[in-house]
Amino acid sequence: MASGKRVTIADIARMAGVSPGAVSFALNGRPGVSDETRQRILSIVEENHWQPSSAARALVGARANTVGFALARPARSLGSEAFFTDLIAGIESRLSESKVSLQLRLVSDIAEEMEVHRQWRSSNQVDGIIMIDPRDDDPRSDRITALDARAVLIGSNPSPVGAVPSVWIADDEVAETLFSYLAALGHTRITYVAGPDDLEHTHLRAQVLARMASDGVSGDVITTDFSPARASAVTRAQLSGRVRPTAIVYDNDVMAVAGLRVAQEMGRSVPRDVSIASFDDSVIAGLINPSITAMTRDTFELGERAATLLLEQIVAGTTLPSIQGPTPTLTARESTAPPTAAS
Amino acid sequence: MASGKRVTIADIARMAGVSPGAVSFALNGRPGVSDETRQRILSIVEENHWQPSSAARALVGARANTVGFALARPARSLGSEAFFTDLIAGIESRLSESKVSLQLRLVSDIAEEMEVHRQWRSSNQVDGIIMIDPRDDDPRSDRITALDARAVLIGSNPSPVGAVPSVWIADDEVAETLFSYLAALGHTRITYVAGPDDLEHTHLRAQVLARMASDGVSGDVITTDFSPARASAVTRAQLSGRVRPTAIVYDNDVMAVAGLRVAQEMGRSVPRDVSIASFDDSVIAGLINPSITAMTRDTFELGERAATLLLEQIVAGTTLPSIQGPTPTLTARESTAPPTAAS
DNA sequence: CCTGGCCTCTAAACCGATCAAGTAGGGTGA
DNA sequence: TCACCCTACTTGATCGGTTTAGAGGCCAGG
Repeated sequence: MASGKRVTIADIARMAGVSPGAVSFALNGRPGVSDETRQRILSIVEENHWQPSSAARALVGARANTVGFALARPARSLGSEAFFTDLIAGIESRLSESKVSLQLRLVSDIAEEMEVHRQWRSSNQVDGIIMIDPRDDDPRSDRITALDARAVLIGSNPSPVGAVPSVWIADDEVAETLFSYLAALGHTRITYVAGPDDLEHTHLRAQVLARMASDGVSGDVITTDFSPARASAVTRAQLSGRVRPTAIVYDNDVMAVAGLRVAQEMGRSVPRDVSIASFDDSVIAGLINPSITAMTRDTFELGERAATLLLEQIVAGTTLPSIQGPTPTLTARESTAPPTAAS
Repeated sequence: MASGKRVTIADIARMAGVSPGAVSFALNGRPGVSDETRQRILSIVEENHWQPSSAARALVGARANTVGFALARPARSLGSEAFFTDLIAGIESRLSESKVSLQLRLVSDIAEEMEVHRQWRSSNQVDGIIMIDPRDDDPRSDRITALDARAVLIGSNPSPVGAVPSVWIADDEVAETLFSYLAALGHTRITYVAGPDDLEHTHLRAQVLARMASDGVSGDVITTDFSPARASAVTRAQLSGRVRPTAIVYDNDVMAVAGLRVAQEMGRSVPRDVSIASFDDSVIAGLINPSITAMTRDTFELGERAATLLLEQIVAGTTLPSIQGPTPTLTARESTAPPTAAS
């Protein structure tokens, strides 16, 4: 009871007058002990606050009850900060139901991420791995297969069979929803201020915009590093051009706020002179003046679903098919309106 | 090289023609092997990509090379989201220099947080623990002492000797800086929209404001749950009162943005009719229109310092004294100005 | 030539769980 | 009465490291 040395299975066994093996059977619900003995052992375990040693379990190859999430961060490919926090919260909330904990690691690039995966795997530290932010020609999936690890990828597409399954947001639908809404409002010149070129969703969204040419919408795609400084510069250039967009769509809320400010500084009224929207919502997007139209996604639930798929795979011991994540919805706010004839 | 079974110390020993014990000595830089043998062993280790099994190490009570951070989140006591992300990034960046990883766990309350601490400690999963958000009468410090664990507390005060040392931000100085600035601009009626009552820094900041009564500044403190909805309501009430504040200071940037919007909706111009400031800075605070005056703190560095103190304690095996964190500085922006005579 | 001490290395116990193989004791059928 | 089976356990190997005690070999001092 008092502090001191840890209570081991051997201590429990001694108190119950049985062997350590019997205690192990009782704890893991395996046959080989009578119900009476099992109850006695379990109550002794309870009284003495016995906790399994995760190290010892990992050593014999049992579950670690931990999943790993290595995050290649400097690329800022996560978009806004709130996304990250909500995602983690969603993952954690599902994991903790199953008494599984999350091991989070920030790494500088994909190479380091894969190195971390190898370490985790080789010392049985994690039962599964969460990955995010798929690239064109992503090397991670093959590596995971080589390690024979369970994993999920949070992405924009269902993975090909055999690869690491994904929880995917239909990014083309998302783009379709937002761009169509703007088109329906009457916008014909739309600029999309995107993220880096090597992210999957950048392409998907750009393609959707390109397809709308047939509806008489001319689109312009400009890639950035997600920084507000770039967003400001791009916005300034767009609003100074000879042919100006009537609507600008940003990949995340921080860039949208930066763009909004530039528009206001240049004397353009939002949404009268130019409409502004974001592919990423946040508390702030709804609070500023004017509030910003955005695609709202339930990031928390996305995390939950990813965790669920991963846990199911761990239990099943196999790779399961990809599943779709929660579909983002359009939250129309004050920053969008039909273009005025003058503009 | 190929996948398959893991390379163990026994494999290395066989290849080097020595015993496993000798390999262990060589790897850990302990005396007992000749330099020649040590070199030979190390190069074999290198060639064969041997990696220590953290499970096996933990089992014998060696370093886990992991530190734990359990976060009681629902109270939203972390303030804005960016704070959290930056802090983690700072911690991680220092830890990864020492090849230490961070185990992050989100929990629902302090009781669960302490339970997690116990588990971590009892199975040697972590070498140290990071805590944040000190309460009045915090039970965690005693528990950590009972567990004989190394820990740091990120807080507003140097800890009493014997307790868990802290990396502290001088919150009274921070409050002094911001309130004095407003007073110097000529504000005499300042409202402070604070966080929950049981957080240490709420008191500290409120006390500073109270002391300014001697300088002819009348202060009003209103506690909230950090939600933007409460911030809006409070702001609306304040700006509708008979005696209206000339400046409103919020505990974080989200609340400040909410307050700003309410002021604008009520037809008050910021900063002409009322000044607004925040105790917490963020990218957004600098981007919106008008940009918001805030206390900028180097959260990344705060995380780094906390990690450094923790690592030093782990190496030393003892508790070290508290250290001061980076001092926040005032970033004056557009949302503050001298009050106009009319207001 | 013997003793002692140092250096380098080996052997074996140990950490705390899991699990396959083995055993004691009671019951059953022929 | 004996063979046999079943239940309810125990024994001991195992995972991959660390660590202590001790074994040889070599050299110096007396």
